[in-house]
This record gives sequence, structure tokens and C-alpha cells, in this order.
Amino acid sequence: MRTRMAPSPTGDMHIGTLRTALYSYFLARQSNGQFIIRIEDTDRERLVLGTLESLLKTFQTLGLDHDEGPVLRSDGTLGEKGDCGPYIQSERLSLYKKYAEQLVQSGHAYCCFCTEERLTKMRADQIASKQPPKYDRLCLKLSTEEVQSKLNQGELYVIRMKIPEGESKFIDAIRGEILFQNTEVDDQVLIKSDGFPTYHLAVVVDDHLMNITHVLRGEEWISSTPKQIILHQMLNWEMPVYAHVPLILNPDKTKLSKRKGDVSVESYLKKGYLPQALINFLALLGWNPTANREIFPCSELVELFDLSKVNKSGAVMNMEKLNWMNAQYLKMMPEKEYLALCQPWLDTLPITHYALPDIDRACLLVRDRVQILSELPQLIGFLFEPSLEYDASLLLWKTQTKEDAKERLTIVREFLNKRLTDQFSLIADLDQTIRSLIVERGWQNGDTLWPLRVALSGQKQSPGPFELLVAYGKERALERIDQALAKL
RNA sequence: GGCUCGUUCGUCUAACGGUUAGGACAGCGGCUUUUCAAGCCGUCAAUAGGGGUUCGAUUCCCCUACGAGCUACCA
Repeated sequence: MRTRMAPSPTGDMHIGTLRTALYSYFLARQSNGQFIIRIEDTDRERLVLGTLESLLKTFQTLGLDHDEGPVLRSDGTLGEKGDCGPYIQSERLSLYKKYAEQLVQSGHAYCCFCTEERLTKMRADQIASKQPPKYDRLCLKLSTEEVQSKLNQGELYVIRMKIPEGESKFIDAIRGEILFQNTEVDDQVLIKSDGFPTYHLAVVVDDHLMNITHVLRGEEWISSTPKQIILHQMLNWEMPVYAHVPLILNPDKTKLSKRKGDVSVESYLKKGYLPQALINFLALLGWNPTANREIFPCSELVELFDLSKVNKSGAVMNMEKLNWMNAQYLKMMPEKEYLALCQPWLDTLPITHYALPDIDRACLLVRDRVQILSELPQLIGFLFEPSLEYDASLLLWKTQTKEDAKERLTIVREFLNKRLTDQFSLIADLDQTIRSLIVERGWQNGDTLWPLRVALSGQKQSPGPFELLVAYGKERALERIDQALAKL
């Protein structure tokens, strides 16, 4: 199979674009085929500079590789690989023009000189008289001479398809047979007055020339498919397999939009969602390989993916589940890998005078609490503050008095101080010895461990005291306890 | 308005004619526990409605309702 993703360089990558790309990618990889990236930049007005580079970079970050298409060289410049290039539509203009002219020659398309004003008015009138808006074929009535004279005068024109009578149908790989009456189809513009092709011409030409076998795209394209079917027939080309994947939806079930949530892949990545988690989550939005499992590495998704089992209905993006999944990935990866991932998030922390092992311990301390990496600084920041801001009353367990808390902390402090090692390395070890101290003294857990924990964290809710002791190390732990004692 | 697509717990989904309709997230409850997480256990919760076909329909067909997408010289 040869599949492609065909993004427009008009901004960040949409989450739905990624999912469609993922399915295409799975198909190509599982069949030992090719996955191609092609850039659809025929709308000159919506172009955003630099998006091509950012898109390729995002793809790299996600760990998805393509066989053909534009590439980002290590020096940052743009290149290309593959035998069907160029892979950027704005560099293929002569191709589209050639086929458009061929269609005009064969009577399947015609020049149209109608102004925007006329078209707007025509549509308004049609709607007013309850007709479906559709080009009225005024310019089809022009004689060859009239057309030629207008062309000679340099009048602006477009090339439109002449939709034939009959019906158009195709078998969607996800939905089955879909049938349209051609009378419903408008005489689509193929070449715009700026000389650029519209999507409809460009996809058909490119997918054919690039030997694409399976076209995956969003459900919003279903109603334009007859135009492309007809184009294939006019050019006498074989149709690829079409598969229209369901939409990803806002919580209100409308098409996922910027206004109602985060739709950009880059922004998820930037927030600290892991590529694997994002891929796993997105792949399972609209498809599921087995009923009783949620976590699948990409390699397994490639193996298991089955186009015919993709759901037909749209899927609401469930952020909570994404968060959960991201946390799962964070928890199950090797410690070293987790720590490496944490590094970029630590810049904002006042950690200059602490050694690396301290930072690692801090990251490990909150591993079970991090859902997305961007939460990390706020989770561990307190560990590196010179002193903690909190009210002395927070140190007291339930009805405990200041004097009582002070006594406990003082004794615990001395107990810790007497320990030979200057590093508290084992949580279990500390847990055991401090608990036996509590038993020995006839204390309760609460009125000892609560003040200890608050002294170390300054927070109502935090990791446990033993973990905190290990994270701090002896010296700084004692410092924190001293600070707490000063408050009492 | 027209055309097209869709409809299983709140959400993501499984069950391709026979199940007590399964799992996951969220929720709730419990265990654990110095707190909060994590973890473990449990619990609530769905086949849009109506007709067919069939011994039997979540599953196949039709109608209705509802939702969505498209309806550009945008993709």
C-alpha cells in the first residue's frame, strides 16, 4: 500500500490530521508499503510561513518516519526524497495546468469568466428562491470564439468541470457504498484565476501520479468525493481506495475546533504530553484492536491496525483519559528515561546550588503525581526554596498543641542527626526506624508524622515524610526541621 | 433548505444473529494510610424510538427522531 498525509501549511498540525496520518502510517508500515508526505499549499492566502519546517519537526518528535516527501536536513534546510516529486503542490503547477487543459480539450471542463459579484448574487437569488446554490453554467453557453476573444483580452477566468449526468458512487473502506446523484454536484472550479489548482484537481492528479493506493481523510470530505470520482472517470484513471475517518469532536459533539479546546499537536507536545501517549490515545479514538487493553506501543498499533474496524461515528476528545494515559506512560518507562524527560522542565527552578542527584531524587519523588510534564516544576519547586512559607498552625496534627509538636520534632531531629550517613538513601529504612521510634516512645503516627511532613513540605498535601527525607538528604532535611521548630 | 454521514454507559469503546451487553476514563464506595496522590478491590451506568425479517436481534431492512458534515476561485 502507498498512503499519504497531505497537510496544508496553514499553522500547527491539527490533532485530527495527526490521527488520519497515523492510520495511513499504520497501513503503509504493516503492508511494507510507503508513507508519503505531500504539502497542499494551493491556497495562497492562508499560507503561514515556517509551518512546513515545524510540521516536519513535529513528525520527527513523534517518531514517525516517511518514505517520500519533503525532509528537514540536519542543517535546518529543506530537501526532498522520493521519485514522485516535487512533493509540494505549488511546485507542480504545470502538471495541474496540463491536465486541466486536457479536460477543456476533451469537453469535460470549460472556462468561466463570471465575476465574484455575479456569483455571489446568483447564489443569494438561488437561496432566496429555495434552490440549492450551484453554478448556473452561464459561461458554458459561450461560443469558442467568444471564449477566445475574452482570453485574448486578458480577462480573468477559472476552469470549471462540467459535471455529467448520472450518478457517482464509491465504496468507502470504512462506511461501505456511498451514492450521489450528479445533479447535486456543482461545476467545481479546477483552476483558480490565480493559476493555482483547487484541492479537487490537485489531489486527484497527485494521488494518481504518486500511485497512492489508499486515501484516508476526514469525514468532512465525503460530500466532495463525487467530484473526484468524476475527475478520475474523465481522465480515465483508476480510483484509489477511499476511507473517510470519523471526526474528532468537541465535548458538545461539533467538529473539534480551536475555539473549544486545544487542537494543535504542537501545543500538546509543548505541555509535556509524551509522543507515545499521544499516538496511543489518538489511535484509539475511533478504533480499538481488543476490548480489554488500552496501552499499545506504536509498533503494536502498526501490527494490529484494521481499517475495516474503524468506527463510523465521531469521537469526543476525552482529555481526562489522555491525561491518565500520559501518566501511565510516565510511570512505566525506565527510571533513566523518565529522568531524562524531566530535565527540560526544570529550567525555571531555583536549583543552581544543588547537585544533580538531588534533582533526580526530586523528580522521582513526584513520579506518581505527574500527569503531564509541565506540572513538574510546581510539584517539586518547594524542595529547592531556601525557606518555606506556611502558617505554624499547619504543623499541628488535629488537636495537637504547639508544645507537643515541638517536642516530637526536636526528638525526631536528634534521632535523624545521630544517624551516621549523611544521605538518607532508603525510604523503607527510614520508614522502619522512625516508626519504631514512635512505638518506642509510645507516640501516635499522626502527631509525629504529620508535623514532620509539614516541616519538610510546608504543604497540606504532599508526598510522605520518608520520601521527602530521602529527596532532601540529611543536611537539608535537618535545615527544614529547624525552620519549622523556629515557627513553633 | 438540499445532499451525505452517523446514533451501545457521562466520555472512549467491545460484542461482525444466541453474552448476566464486556473493558477503559471519569464518578461513587472501600482497603492502604500522617495528608494528598499512586496502587488494589468493589460499585453506579448504555443498545435513540417505532415497525419489520428471524426460533432469536445491539447486530440485517424500513420509517421517525436527534446529531453532525458539506453546500467557496478554503482545504
